[in-house]
Formats: sequence, structure tokens, C-alpha cells
Amino acid sequence: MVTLADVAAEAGVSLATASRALNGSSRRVREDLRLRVAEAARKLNYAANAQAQAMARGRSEVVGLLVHDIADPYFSSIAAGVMQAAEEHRLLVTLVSTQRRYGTEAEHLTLLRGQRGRAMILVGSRTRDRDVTEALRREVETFTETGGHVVAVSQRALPIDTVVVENRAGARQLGQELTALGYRRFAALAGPTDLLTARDRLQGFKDGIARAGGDLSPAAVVTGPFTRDGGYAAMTELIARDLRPQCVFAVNDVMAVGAMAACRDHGIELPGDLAVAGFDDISTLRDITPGLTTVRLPLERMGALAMDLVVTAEPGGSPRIRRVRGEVVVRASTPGR
Amino acid sequence: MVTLADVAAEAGVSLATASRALNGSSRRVREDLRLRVAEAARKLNYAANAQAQAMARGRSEVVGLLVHDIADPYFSSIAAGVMQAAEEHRLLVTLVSTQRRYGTEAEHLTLLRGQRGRAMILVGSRTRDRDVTEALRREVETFTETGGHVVAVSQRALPIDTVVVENRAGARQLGQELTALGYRRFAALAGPTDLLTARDRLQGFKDGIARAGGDLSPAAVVTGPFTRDGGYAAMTELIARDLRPQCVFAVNDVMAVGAMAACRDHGIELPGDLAVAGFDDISTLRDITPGLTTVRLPLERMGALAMDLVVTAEPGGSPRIRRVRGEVVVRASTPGR
DNA sequence: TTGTATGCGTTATCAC
DNA sequence: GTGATAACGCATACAA
Repeated sequence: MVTLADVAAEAGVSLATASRALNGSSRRVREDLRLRVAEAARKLNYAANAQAQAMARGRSEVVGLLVHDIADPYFSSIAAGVMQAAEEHRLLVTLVSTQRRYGTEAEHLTLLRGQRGRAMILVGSRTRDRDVTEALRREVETFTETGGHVVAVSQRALPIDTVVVENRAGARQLGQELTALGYRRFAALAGPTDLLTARDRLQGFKDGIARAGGDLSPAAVVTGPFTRDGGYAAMTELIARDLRPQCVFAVNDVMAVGAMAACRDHGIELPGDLAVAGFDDISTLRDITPGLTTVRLPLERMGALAMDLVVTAEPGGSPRIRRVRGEVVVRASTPGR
Repeated sequence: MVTLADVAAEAGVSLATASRALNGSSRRVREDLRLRVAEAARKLNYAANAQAQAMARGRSEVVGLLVHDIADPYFSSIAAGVMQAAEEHRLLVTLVSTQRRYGTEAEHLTLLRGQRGRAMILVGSRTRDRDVTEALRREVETFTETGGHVVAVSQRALPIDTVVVENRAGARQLGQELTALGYRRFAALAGPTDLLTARDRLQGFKDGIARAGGDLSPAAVVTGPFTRDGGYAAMTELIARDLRPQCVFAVNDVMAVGAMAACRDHGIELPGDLAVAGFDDISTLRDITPGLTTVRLPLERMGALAMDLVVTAEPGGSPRIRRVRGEVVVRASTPGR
């Protein structure tokens, strides 16, 4: 491996000069030497050892990114926003995935902490589990106390910079609009009971339809995994309960899409026999039929916002909030009645 | 930041003993000391500085992953496979994205090289561009010469371990089956002209239909970006040409999905007026209508295979190939005639 | 088995 | 403006 010492020798200068020439330090280097060093580096195909730099400088250009499932379009879109912003700021991103084992977030953060990155971005719902949250809080605190920065994208469960998604307000608005479309008897595919995102959306939806005169009986709320297959299973269960709702709300789009598949497989016609709505407006919705009514979130921008909080962080600043509103998008899956 | 020295002091042992106790070196540590050190580490919330470890050991547990667009389901599924395998092997993954600026791969690898990871995985089509390939080759060589390992997922454009996708054979098979279904006049949405994946698939498809008596005139081949919107635009162009093909082949699924949208927007009924087929079998296909005929690739497994090549790499071994065959899946978008 | 001392590649502090 | 040299945090060869 070619080191800075090799470059310095090749250019006939000292290590210090080579370092200054290649990495714009505050000191200036005479132009001819600077060129000699640059030429030597090019010739030797030198790439600075970022680890050594990080040790010497006491800071690194790596940001940790934690998601629950990178193959889920919700997370991959946010990740795309993060990646784009990272490139603009010349930052590198180290990815970890909980694979939806929500209790393992703290462990994954420990792993990231070992990398001594300058910041970590936690994407995805927090849980209601006290022990899990406590472990997470400890981990975040440890990292923060030593100069690291942590940003969350979801809800404010920790005292850190957060891109807050207004799940409740978005779902409430959706509930109101669906009721205004004439639906009264609702059902819900509620996701996991301990995920805050799932809970907030369900609660907001309930508020919205209650305010507008709709009805959602507890029997018409089915829980299940926050995934496409979870939505399929929950919808299957709902069908088995034979409650005949007019409209079903899935707390995220991937579940809604799974639910639609379950309907097809059970001979339920959409939207004739049943209206369906979701939440997120993942990009893949553009191509499913009927078009799914949902609450649009600016996913890529949320990733960029998170990275923005990282690069604008002030040491010792108090937690900042960036609110992201959802916008109801009515499509063919809820034609009204 | 708490260091190993802090832990050693807390436990009342030397730095060396603390090091040996925490990272199963070959030397053994007396049980009571080992426990004292572990307890001190836990109490202080110690996480080893991976960068310092990497420097001292001369190897790291980080793998670089390069993709063209993490929001594209093709790449995010492969990435999910990589992430899963990484977790099993206790490796960390640093992600870089070219954002489909195919010429920037070498630059991105330079960035990764700076991280001194143990390996890099290059996912996605190589190009025909000589200069780009040459820059890439140089970069790979530099990394390899210094003990790094590089694995590609795509085609064998470089003398390195590769998960080879049998694009040609898969597309040929698809062409044959479509012809067997009765289609004769074909069109193709060919992707970018300089992407090897796009070229191979188009060539394979041509071979397949030619062998079976189908026809694809040069005028019925439209190039364009390898994306959903690229497929939409290419299909729009094809419609404008007014060639009235019976069946259109898009060289990947995201383009096919975009093409289907273009058809809807132009009043072309699927599959009645036109049959459509794609390639990859991305997971989102499960939920589009009509079901898209395609060539199924085991995307997650491809990611896992790549990581397997990383962890089983022998220093100085010659390049290994893992072939991945595609399987034709006929769905409602090509009912036959 | 435990401790001491050196080196990993780079930056930064100091002298020149 | 340039050059020695001491950190940075850890692993390990060597000495005890």
C-alpha cells in the first residue's frame, strides 16, 4: 500500500509538506512543491488512508445510516436522499439494517459507534418497548457525549435532532377526506402494536373519521407486520372476520399493496367491493392498479433533511425539529360512494 | 471518548491484557482478569475504535458496496442480500452510489479505497466505454495489489471474482417462449446503448426470436435510460413510430413498468392490444396488473453470493465465477395469440 | 500468563 | 515556507 511517506519521498519533500500539499491545511505550500507532490501522488495512485486521517484529525467523514429494511421502498427512497446529500457534502455512508428486528437498534448503533463516524442517522419508527428505548437512549447519549451527532427520522422519542413525520395529522386528514367521500364503516390494518408510527397513524385515522362521523369498531382493527406480506395476512384475517367494511386503511403503503393482493385472491373487487387507502406514497404506487389513495411523504427529501441536520449541527446545540407534513392524495382506490 | 487505556486502568491491568481480554487474541488471559476487564468495559460503555484496530491489525471489517441507484428495487434487493450476509459475517458495509452516472464508478472506488476496507462489491452493469473501463481496471488493480478484494455482480468485464448473470441466455429463452406463444412482430426498449447488461439482453432476445421465427426490425428498437421514466419515454417514442408490434420487450422490469404506464396513458390496452415482457422479476412486480412476464433473477441471493466470494477469498487466487441463471416466468402480460 | 515498547499512516505542534 | 516529531488508539513482538 502506498503511503504518504512514499509520496513525500517520490516528490523529494518532507512528510509534513506532502500532507499540507494534498489536504488543504491552513499553511501554504510553495506552488512548485505543491505540484511536485500532486504529481507524485497521481503517479503512485495514492489515496489517503481515511482511517489514519480520522485518528490524527479526531474526526471522520463517515456517517452511519440505520434502516429497518433496505429493500423496502420506504427506506430505500429515504436512503437515496441521504446518499445524494452525502455525496454533495463529500461524506461516506455506512449502512446497517435491523432487518425489522426492532429490538436490535441499540446493538447496531454500538457497531456504528465503533466506526467513530461523525454522525448517525436513525431511520424508521421507534417502539413503545421501554427497555429497547432505554438501551437506545444510553447508546445515543454515549455517542453524543463524545462529540458524535445523532439524527432520527420518525418521531421524537429521544432528545435529539429529528425529522418528525406528522403521522397523526396526515392520517387524521385522510380519515376526514375518506369520510367526506361517503364511507362510514371502516376497517384498519394496524401494523405492529408497539411501533409508534403504526400507532400514531391509527390514532390519527380514528380521530379523523370520528370527527366526521365514520365508524371503526375495535373488531375491525387487525395487527400484523409492517410489510407487504403482513398486509396480505392482515387483510386475509379481516376477510375471515366477515365484517364487510366499506373502506380499509392500511397504516403504510406496502401493507396496503399486500392487502390489495389478498382482496384479488379472495375475489373482492377493488374498488367496487371495497375501498383501500395507505400511507407514504412509495414510488412503486405509480404503477399499481387501481391507483392507491394515500398520504404522500417527501421520502427523498426526508433523507436529505436528515443529512442537513447532520452537517449543520452545532456542538452543544439543543435538539432541532424539522416537521414533515403528509399530503392526502386521493386516487381510484377510493372513488367515494 | 473512552479508550482501551481507560478500560485497562479501570480494571487495573495493562493495556496489552485489556486488549487480549476483549478481542480473543491467541494468547490466553486468566479468567478473573478477563472478567474484570469485561466488567470495566461494560461499565464504561466501551466500544473499540475500529479505525485504530484496522490500522494496528492491517485489516478491517468493512466492505464497500457500489450500486447505481439504491432506490431502484433491483439494487435494493441485491443490497438487502449483501446486508444480510454482512451481518452473518460481522462485517460492516459502506455504501456508495453512482446515481447512474456510469462514468463515475472509478471515482467512487477511489473513495472506497481510502477507507481501506477489506473488499469492495461492484453491483450493476459495466459499460462499453473504453476509458471508463480502463480507469475502473486501474482502480481495481491498485486495490487488489494491496491485498484488497473486489467482486463484481454483472458481467465479466474485469479479471476479478464475479457473480455473472446469464443475461443473454435468459433473454434468448424469453424470446423463444414468447415466439412460441404466437407473437411474431416484436419491439424492444433497449436501455442505454453502452450498458453491457442492456446490450446482452437485447442480443439474447434477438437470437431467441430469430431462432424461433420472430421478427425485430431495427426501427422497432428504442434506446433510453435504464429507469422507469426511461421506459415510459421509450414506449412513448415507440408508439409515435406507429409500428404496431404485437409484443414489446423491455430489457429490465423498471423500464417495462414505465412502458406499461405509457401504454395506459395512450389508450393501449394490455395485454389485448400489446403484450409486454421485462427482465429481473423485481419484487414490486407482484402487485402490478397485468402480471408482467419476465426473467426471474434471485436478486437477494446474488448479493449473498457476492459476499460469499468476499469472505472465501484466498490471497492470490485466480478469479472465480458464480453463474446465475434467469428463469422465464410467463404471466398475464403475454397471454399468447 | 502479564507487561513494555514499537509501529500502523496521518495531522498538528513546534522549531527552524 | 519547510521539516522533525509527538500524538491518535490499538495490536503485537518481545521481554519478564
